[in-house]
Amino acid sequence: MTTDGSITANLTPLPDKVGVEGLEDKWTKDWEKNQTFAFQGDRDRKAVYSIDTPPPTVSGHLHVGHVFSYTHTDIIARYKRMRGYDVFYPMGWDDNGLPTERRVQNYYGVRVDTSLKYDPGFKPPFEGTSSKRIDARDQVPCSRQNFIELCGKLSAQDEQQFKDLWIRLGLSVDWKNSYHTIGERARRVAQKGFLRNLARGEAYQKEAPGLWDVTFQTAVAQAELESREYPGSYHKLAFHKSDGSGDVCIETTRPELLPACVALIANPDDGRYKDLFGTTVLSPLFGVEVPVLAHPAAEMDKGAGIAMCCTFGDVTDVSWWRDLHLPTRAILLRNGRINPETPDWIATAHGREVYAAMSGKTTFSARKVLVEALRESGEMIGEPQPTTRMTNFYEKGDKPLEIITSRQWYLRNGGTDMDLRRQLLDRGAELRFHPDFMRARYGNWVNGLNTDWLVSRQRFFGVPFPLWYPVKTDGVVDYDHPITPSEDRLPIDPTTDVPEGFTEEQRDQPNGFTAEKDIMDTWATSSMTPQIVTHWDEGDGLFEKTYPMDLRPQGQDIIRTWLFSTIVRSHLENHVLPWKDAALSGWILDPDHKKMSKSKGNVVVPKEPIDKFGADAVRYWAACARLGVDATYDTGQMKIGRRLAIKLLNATKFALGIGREDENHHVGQSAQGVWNPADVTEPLDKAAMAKLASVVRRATTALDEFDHAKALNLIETFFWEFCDDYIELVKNRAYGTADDHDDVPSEAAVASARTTLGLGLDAFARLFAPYLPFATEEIWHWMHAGEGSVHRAAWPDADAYESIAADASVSILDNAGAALAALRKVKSEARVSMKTPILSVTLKAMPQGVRDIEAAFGDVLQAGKVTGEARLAELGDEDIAAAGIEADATQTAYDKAAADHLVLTSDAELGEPLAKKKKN
RNA sequence: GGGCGAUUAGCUCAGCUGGUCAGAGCGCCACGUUUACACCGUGGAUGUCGGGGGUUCGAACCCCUCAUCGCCCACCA
Repeated sequence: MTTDGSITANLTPLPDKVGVEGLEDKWTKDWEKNQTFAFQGDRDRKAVYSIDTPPPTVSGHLHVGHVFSYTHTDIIARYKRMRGYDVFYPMGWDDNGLPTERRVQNYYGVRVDTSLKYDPGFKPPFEGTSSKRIDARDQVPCSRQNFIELCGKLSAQDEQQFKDLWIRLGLSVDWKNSYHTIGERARRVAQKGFLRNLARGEAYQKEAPGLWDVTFQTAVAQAELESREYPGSYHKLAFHKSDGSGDVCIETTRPELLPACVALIANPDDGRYKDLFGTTVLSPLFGVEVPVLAHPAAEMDKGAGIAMCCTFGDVTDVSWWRDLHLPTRAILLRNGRINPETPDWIATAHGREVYAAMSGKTTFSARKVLVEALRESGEMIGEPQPTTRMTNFYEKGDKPLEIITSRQWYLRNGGTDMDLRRQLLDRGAELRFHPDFMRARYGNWVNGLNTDWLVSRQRFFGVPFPLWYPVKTDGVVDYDHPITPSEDRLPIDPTTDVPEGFTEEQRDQPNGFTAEKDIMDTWATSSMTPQIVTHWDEGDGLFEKTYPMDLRPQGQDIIRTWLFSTIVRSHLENHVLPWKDAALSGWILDPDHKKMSKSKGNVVVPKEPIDKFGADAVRYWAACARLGVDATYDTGQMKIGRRLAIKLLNATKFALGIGREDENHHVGQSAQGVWNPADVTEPLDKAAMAKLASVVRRATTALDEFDHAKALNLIETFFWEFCDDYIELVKNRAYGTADDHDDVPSEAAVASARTTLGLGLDAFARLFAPYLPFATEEIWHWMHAGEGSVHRAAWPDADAYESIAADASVSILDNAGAALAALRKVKSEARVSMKTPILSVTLKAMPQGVRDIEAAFGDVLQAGKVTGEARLAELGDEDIAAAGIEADATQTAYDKAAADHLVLTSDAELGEPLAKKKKN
């Protein structure tokens, strides 16, 4: 659009019959060929809009939820592009972490062994040709580097599925900017980020009890916890007072931890146990002497009011153990089994016998052994009472977490440092959440942190810590003095790379070095996606043009992980918020309002609806849902989207087709090949432009506020009004004919209608472009062949339409439309064809309505096929009352307003219906 | 237990700072092959705005309270 609002147009042949089929294929190829969505990168930060796209888990399954949230992002990307931004819209693939590790293990029959060297000629035993699951024992060990290579190979296939879907859906991603979370750049950024954290003291290691998953045999972070209901039983056990004066009974759901008991704890104010504080008791079965102590965290109304503290049954035990300086008596191994070696603190023969019976067993089996022994000894009071309690699980695990002492790396995230916490809360306040109420989840989470971020995992596949440790002369590893590589070597794998100043022969030797074998939490990499995609610290200039980024779209379920951890990293590394806006999408619910998830088996594969309704239609369904609002999977909504796309094609074909035979009034081809705003002279046409200006203005505001659904609703509503009322009203005038009427419209009036139709449909192509990229591209090329893509065209400018409208009132369109509807109603109620002429009629409206209808009277009469006398009169009070509009004195202003667009007819006289064709 | 959100027509959902605020589409009923569209058009019917209080001239909207549903966090003796 030029500054005066004129729009050039080139005509191409129009199809006889339009349809949405085939558009996706056609335009996808065109966009690829012309690199329509390529990031240009030649302008400064202000002219760039950068998006931190969520990398989908490639080993996961596609479902319509993906389509939903990625469509929301794409709408914004396309909108910003039309607003003139150079849109930086990369795509990542998440192939780092446990899901991929498991998939690669099973697919190729391999597992990582960090003691192995990289073997360039390594061939996996399987290629996924066998459907048989490979037993873990038969998996062939390979080096981490070989595993990463296999992962890359397999991910490439999985990615292709996602990429195909994204392309089919019309995501305007720049495919040249894609990344892998296990790829070289991601590993380098994650390692560099960590080394910087380490240098600044933000990363530290600590030997401490922590939550541990016995299945995966790794520590897990607070952010990966999930509370689930878990069945258990209360066991009432009798401890014996050391002075022989009787028993103290406690209740526990973990009797198998009895050998790990280090104290009994009660509340200092609990009168029942006051006298016992400072004394000792002997544990049942094992006869281990433990103190009875007071601690305020003990709750009087829980269980017996006195608890046994074991090392470690739960996090409360840990805090008691720490606060009261209790000894450590761990009996649980990392694999979740009871240590086979009988601990030396169990002295009695009977105790050692019982322990021997439970040693080496899982906690579940050990509990059975112990309960039986307690029954026999009579030290269990009554039978176990079944109960259900909430227990912490690793989100990917199916056994309750245990607490195991281990050396782990932590990253400060405000969990222990209140000053940092405040800073991070401030960052949260600075970020614009869409919708805003999602902000509460951020604050909720940050305020609830109780530890720093545990970033080390005892897994094999992932980004390794870029660390070695010195081995002392006596062969002991000196963890306190980690050896780091220089940054220019990154990424490295310490299990195969050698630290500067050492040789490979010194690996694991006295006076040599040893590798840190742990890998980083997958979020330790994902938290740096902004730095990864913007080429942080690479010196190629991209970072300065794209960072801090503009938008982070993501799911609401990962606010505590991805969103929070990204803020942590950016805050620590770049001292800035990583993006201005965060857009949170809701869930997809199935038609029964259940959340769609693989485990529920109610997942819809996205290909189905796209095949059936078309990509534009599926996008329409997604676009109808606001951010943060759960949406029902609704094929009915997709049908409406499909209908909208078809309507858009038809309406445009019609408007462009009018006057094609007429050389002088070719729509879009005036002498200068433009739709010239000066040609819009008729009041009705100006009113349509006025309405368009208002819709553009409001839709633009809505999109600026990330309310794509509201913008769509505004555009769509006006589009249907434009079709049903405006086009119907001006149809005859645009044709320049007057079959049923004496007055042939003037050339100026014809040009006014045609120009308005052209300007209007041009505007709709642009307005719908972010939503229906395929249909709009199609019609765009009917109008603007050779001018490139609608997706690189300018977003409509409300001011330009407003100046075309000049002083015309929007209400002319409203009232002329209402008058046409009133005339249609006459025919509809008489059950005759809309073609039936009206011989005479009186139209009644409010005073403004009368003026408005008068301004478009010719069009109204033409469209209504009024051939005879038409009278225009003001509505009387009795008419208004008859229409059911109350005229209460105190509310006159508002009820009169309700009558503003009320148009009634009276004394209508219908002509002969045109001869009906006989039904065959 | 703490927090966030939702509850409007049979269905899916809009409804902004309290006054165009009882709305849209689907579905339903009736009519109509009209030179863009039968993948259609036109017209119509449909609601104690979850319940109960309160504030106000006026409440779907603000306040209190209860209920139901969903989610987040905490709850492991």
